[in-house]
Amino acid sequence: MTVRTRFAPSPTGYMHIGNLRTALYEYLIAKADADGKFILRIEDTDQKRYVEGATDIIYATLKQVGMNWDEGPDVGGNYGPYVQSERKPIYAEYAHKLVELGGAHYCFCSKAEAEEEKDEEQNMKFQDPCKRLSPEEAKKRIAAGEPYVVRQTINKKGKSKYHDEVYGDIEIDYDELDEGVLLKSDGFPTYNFANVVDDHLMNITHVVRGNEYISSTPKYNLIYETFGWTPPHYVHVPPVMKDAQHKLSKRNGDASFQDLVAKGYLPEAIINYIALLGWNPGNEDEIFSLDELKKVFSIERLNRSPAIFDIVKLTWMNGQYIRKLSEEEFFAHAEPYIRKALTREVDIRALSRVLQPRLETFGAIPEQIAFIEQVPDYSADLYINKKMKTDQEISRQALIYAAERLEKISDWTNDNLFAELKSLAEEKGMKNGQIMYPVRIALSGLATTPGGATELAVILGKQETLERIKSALNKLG
RNA sequence: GGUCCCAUCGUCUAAUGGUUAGGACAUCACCCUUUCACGGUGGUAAUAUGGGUUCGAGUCCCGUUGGGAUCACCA
Repeated sequence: MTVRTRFAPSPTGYMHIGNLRTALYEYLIAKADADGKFILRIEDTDQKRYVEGATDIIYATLKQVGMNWDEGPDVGGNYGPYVQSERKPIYAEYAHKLVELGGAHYCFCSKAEAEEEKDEEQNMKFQDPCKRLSPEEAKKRIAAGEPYVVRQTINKKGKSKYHDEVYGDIEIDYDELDEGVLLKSDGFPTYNFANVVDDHLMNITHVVRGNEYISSTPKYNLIYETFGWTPPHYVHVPPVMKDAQHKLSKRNGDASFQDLVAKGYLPEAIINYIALLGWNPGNEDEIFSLDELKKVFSIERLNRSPAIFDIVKLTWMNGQYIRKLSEEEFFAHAEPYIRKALTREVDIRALSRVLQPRLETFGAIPEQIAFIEQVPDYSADLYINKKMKTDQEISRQALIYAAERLEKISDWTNDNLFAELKSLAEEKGMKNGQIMYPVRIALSGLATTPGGATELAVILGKQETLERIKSALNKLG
């Protein structure tokens, strides 16, 4: 049997990391099978929560990370429609059928009435009086136009059992199960019904979802059973956490995929990182492309406990991906950030080369290169460096020598500048650092810079380099 | 509150019942170096807790503690 998985988001906002990870696992489970299919289904049965543009974000995100779906609203497929609001008649049909089969009943109670009767603290469940209505009576009231819902009927006693691929065997008493609403009074199904009907009709073989569904899964199995359908394999996964107590959530504005990309994280790095949040390959490898993940992923190595999202490790991993980029690719990514931060004309190719090995996110670029725009106010004490054996007087002398020498240079390349300054140090009987360090400070005004003295000089160009040395001499003068 | 689930360094995690409890991030030190990084080497750091079973328990069983989920006409 070919594996079929589905990613079934509800279009209620942006894609958060936990959501994307679920999609990734679904994708990988499907793609572990040569003919496996990954299906996209939009669960928009709650019109109140629908957010305009949310489906576009879902499409864009999946495309950006390369998780292409085989069937879905836009690409079609043999099991459509793939948007639940377009499947309304299907749910109604099956809901009425389920009533006939005894798996559900019509209920005329208002929401308030149902609410009133139960008490969570006292562990009292809603006892639906409508359960006792005869079919004829119920039909009569429906015909009379009375609003109703279809509510699940649970008469079974004892323990329900099912197997979960991650958590093992799960046992829950039927008494714990709620007779929930399956078809709302507006004619839309709830998740509890729609996902069962759709997963069956779409031939889904593996259902991957958050572990908050572990305890309601027996209810879904009851529906499968009543219809005589075979339930899918269940793969419940633990949540991705913000900290030890809280899940990552849309509501708190926690890290979304879009946010991370906007901050200069690469989609490949994000995918790689979240794959490892709750799964591991069984060896010590950590860097995986999506294609590599397809080869090594296995359900057996999925974890049972929640994982805290650690932006620091993601940042490190992003740095690894940045370093693997070709010079061209890196430049393409970095250029917009660089241009946005600079008005001055500089050699941005040279700047880009210097940036690549020391950047972890593209978002850090503006901060790193602000000195190019303008030398910050700095103390002359910066010229004192024990390790470089410099102080203000040595630095002043070094800058005078350097300015003289640089003035005469026309081949303004890093190799040449470095060679020239090195030989200058030799001539004057100074250490390399005694020339390089003061020049770097003069050009940047910073203790920490991307690149050394001559690299900065190349980026800034000859004229600006000489001007900065001159004003540094004024400061030391 | 009932029920279900979870528990190894700060974080992500590895460990057929037998390892000096391993790796990665972070952190610290050192090396490399014209700075900062990158890279390299090394260090600090964990089996929540109490019982059992066993020659032997991170691993199996029970209790305790802590955390999470669920009990919607949300998904």
